[in-house]
Amino acid sequence: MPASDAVEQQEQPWSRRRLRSTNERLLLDRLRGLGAASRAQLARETGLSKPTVSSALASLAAAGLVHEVGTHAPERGRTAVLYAPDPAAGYALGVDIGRGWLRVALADLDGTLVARADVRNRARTSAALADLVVTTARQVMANSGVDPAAVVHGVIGTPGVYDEKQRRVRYAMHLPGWGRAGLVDRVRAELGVPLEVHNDANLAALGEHAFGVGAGSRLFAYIMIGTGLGMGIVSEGRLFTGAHGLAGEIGFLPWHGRPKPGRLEDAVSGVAVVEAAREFGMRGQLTAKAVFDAARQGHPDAVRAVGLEGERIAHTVAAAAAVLDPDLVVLGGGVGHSVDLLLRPVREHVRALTPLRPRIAPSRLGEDAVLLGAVATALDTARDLVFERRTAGT
Amino acid sequence: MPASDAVEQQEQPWSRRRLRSTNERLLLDRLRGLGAASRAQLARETGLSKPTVSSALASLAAAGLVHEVGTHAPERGRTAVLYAPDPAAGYALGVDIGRGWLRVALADLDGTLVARADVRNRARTSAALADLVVTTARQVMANSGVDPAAVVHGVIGTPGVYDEKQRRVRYAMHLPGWGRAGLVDRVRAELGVPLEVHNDANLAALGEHAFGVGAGSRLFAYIMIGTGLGMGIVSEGRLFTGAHGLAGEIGFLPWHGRPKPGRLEDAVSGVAVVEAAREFGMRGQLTAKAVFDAARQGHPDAVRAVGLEGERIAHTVAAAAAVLDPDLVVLGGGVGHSVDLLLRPVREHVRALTPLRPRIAPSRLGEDAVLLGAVATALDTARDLVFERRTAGT
DNA sequence: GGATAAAGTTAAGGAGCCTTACTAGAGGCG
DNA sequence: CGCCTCTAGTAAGGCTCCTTAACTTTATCC
Repeated sequence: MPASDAVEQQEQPWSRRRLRSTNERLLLDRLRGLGAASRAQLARETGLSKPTVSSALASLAAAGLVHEVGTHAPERGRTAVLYAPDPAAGYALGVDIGRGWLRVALADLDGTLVARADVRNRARTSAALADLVVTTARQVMANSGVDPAAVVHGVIGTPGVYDEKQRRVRYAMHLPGWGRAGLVDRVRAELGVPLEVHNDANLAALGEHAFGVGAGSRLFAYIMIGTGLGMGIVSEGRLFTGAHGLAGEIGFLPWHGRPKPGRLEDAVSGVAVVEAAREFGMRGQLTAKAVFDAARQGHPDAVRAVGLEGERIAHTVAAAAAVLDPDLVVLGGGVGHSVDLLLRPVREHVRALTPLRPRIAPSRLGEDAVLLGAVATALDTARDLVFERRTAGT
Repeated sequence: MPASDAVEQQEQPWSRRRLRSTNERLLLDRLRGLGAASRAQLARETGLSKPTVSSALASLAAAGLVHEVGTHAPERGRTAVLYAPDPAAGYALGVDIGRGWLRVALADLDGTLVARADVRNRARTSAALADLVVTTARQVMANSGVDPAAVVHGVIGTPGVYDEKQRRVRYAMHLPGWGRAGLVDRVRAELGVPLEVHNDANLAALGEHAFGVGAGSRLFAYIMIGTGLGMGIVSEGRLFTGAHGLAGEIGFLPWHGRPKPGRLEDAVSGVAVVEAAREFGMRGQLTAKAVFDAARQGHPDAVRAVGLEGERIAHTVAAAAAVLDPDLVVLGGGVGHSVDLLLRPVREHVRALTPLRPRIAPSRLGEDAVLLGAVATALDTARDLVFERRTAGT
């Protein structure tokens, strides 16, 4: 993990080589924030001297991480040569393995998507699913025209938690066979790309932080309500995982309400909406979407069911707020389409349940949150890797 | 805060001066971990060369942060000179302002307490309380024989949350008048020691992490049950504060149980135990302690009241576990004396409420948790400060 | 066209680290 | 007893990389 790497590196002594490398990294990061800048500007902003900036930038350019990108004429004086990070110095792969859809995207180091594919996930066996992931990813890489060797890192989002020791995904109840050991290793081997696996709710949270409504938040929680119930927590821009990677598994929250005590997951997920609607008197082939649509039309039983769902979500939000004190709670997942109906009742019930007032907002990325979160996470690592390898490569 | 300082410093460029300083810091920290070590040993452990270690250690010794402390004869070869951090290079002050007691302790940089005072807090006005803190702290410093100028930092623990902008403590309902603006500034001015103010449950958690049962935990929650209800969360050795410093304010958790829905704080705190016992039929002048004592004697109404309390605490633990995924939950505060009665029912109820299995343990520090947490926190900053000032001083 | 201002380069100097080679001291062994 | 070995610590020299200061280049303004 990048985080632990950083900690280890801090424990290492600071020889001159590290000093140079750190300064190059500082310049590269600053350049990413600024987009493009001249050497003089970088010298002013970083506090480094102009000669140092010149030489460090030259070595970054020699490694292909940075290139001239134009000029800028100041009010008066010599025109400046602008430098910017080279987005093509590496690529990152993001994969969202959902129950209904498999999504794959490839992004350059700037975070711009260069290729993407969304295919229905009809796989019924673990082997079929692994194959589908491999072929789709290969197709995306081929479509992009990017050299596969330039794809330096990938992140897969999936329900459940990846167990490094057993080399398998656990608790992924809604994906048949996906829990088998060694599957991820197989995908990694066939693609030839280093892969990490993360929980989908966590990635969705990171996605909203990087590209969506969570930008700038100190601490926010992304609540993913759909087939299951999950929460991702992003604190100071980094994922809060808990001691065993199970933080935010709010499906396990105790639930003392109607219709019966039990686990919150059973009371909030999509199935529960259907159950509630049926209990209130609705008939026929029901899906969560159908109930929400009916409520939007004013069907009284559906409205009651949606109201109950809002109350339950509010309970979740209130519990998370009391423990975590977020400044923002994002509602996403399968209910994303129905946030228009839920937002007001959730806000009202939260107000009644707790004096804490986190901002409650709908997901901005919708269905893409997990995929974009995977891309963002892969990008983080890819940027590190590309920098680390700048000397080793050729 | 030290954390934000560290982040800012990482943004600064790495000139040689910083390099030297970082290496000196590395040596000092390693020395603290080892207790005492020779120059050759430090060179091996840090990866620095022997001459570098010698020169850095010499400059640390010149600054008074480190001194020779003995010799060590290896199996064969020249005897080594051992160096160790000088504990007297600075002192840290910890203060626990509780409803019943005011506790003050002074520790050297090794973390050894050199003086301490516990006095009853009978102050009924804010001015009286501020005076009591000042006089008690002065007395402790005098008793220790330490030069007041050597006390480089202090931390005060109190119920509620300190608001930096308004310069006052908020939500401290159980301390009359303590919420007035400027009180802390007054104490700081009269003592001449830089002071931070933190929530008592948070400090207790840090105390258990530094000196108690939380040592080595990746993520643990300290639940403080007494006059109020609070929780401190320590993640990777650092406090998890939330977006507004209100993380762990589990008094705000919604509570759907008997006797009536409402806030958890009202259902779990000491008062609630008395209320429950009275409802179950107990008579007379009751305190929480009296109820627990009666239960220990086998009084049936008291046993039922304690059982209910256990159930409520279990609810708290289960909620915290589902959101945070801690590997350890510590029970402390006023109920510390009664953990023998509560531990088993809490564990059993948690088992029934959630599949998550955090270790549940009683506080090891008991009444001293807040005070020791304040000392530990002040020590962290004091060590930084002493190091920063090593060149400026004299 | 000269003054001014900003970007960028060159040259000199210095801080700090490492390597190598040495001295210092302690014990083992013939 | 003298020599060898092993470890601690010091000294000298060299290397890397940063900074300062002066200088060149290129633009605008008057």
